[in-house]
Amino acid sequence: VMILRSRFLDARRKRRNFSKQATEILNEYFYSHLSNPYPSEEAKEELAKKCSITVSQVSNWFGNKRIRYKKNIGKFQEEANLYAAKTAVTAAH
Amino acid sequence: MDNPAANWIHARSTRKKRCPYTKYQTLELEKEFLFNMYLTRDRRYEVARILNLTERQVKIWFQNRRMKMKKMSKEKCPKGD
DNA sequence: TCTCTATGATTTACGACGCG
DNA sequence: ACGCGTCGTAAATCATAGAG
Repeated sequence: VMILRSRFLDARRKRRNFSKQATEILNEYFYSHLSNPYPSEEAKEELAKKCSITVSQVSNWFGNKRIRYKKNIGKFQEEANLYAAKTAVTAAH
Repeated sequence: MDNPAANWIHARSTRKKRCPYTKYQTLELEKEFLFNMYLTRDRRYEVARILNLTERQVKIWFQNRRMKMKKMSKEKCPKGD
């Protein structure tokens, strides 16, 4: 009982980085909505499903991404260009 | 260009910087929360005085704590815990 | 193997809005 | 109008996975 409880409380310590594919999906959304990177609850649920993570994890990811991007846009420029090009190609067909 | 698209957010200029509470403060707040999730005005005054926090900080701590509890019960066991 | 930094999660503090 | 409620978030900080 206490073991199960502490397992949740310690979740932060047992985290794993998200899969490459999940990060890819999240970044695609972020950079294709750069003018307003605030997914709705429904969009979060869809992203969560596609990434096989929870809605809270999607919220955490966007919260961290927005602040870290804003704090150092330069550092993310290469990444931004990469995803901008990717979505441009996708949009072309 | 389609630069930083930096429209988003609110550069909260006059916001108080986040100040992590001490272990003692957190422990006492948790104990109080265990006793009752909602604070009466008198209780809030006492807790704030004892922990050297403002009443506003105590009020907000309880609001946040309730949201945390809600999040935990939602994500943990969908059954009921 | 051993540092560190990038990353996911949690903690304070509000703004916006709801209700009695 | 007041005052406290929730909800979603910013920003700082924590903990450590894991890249070098």
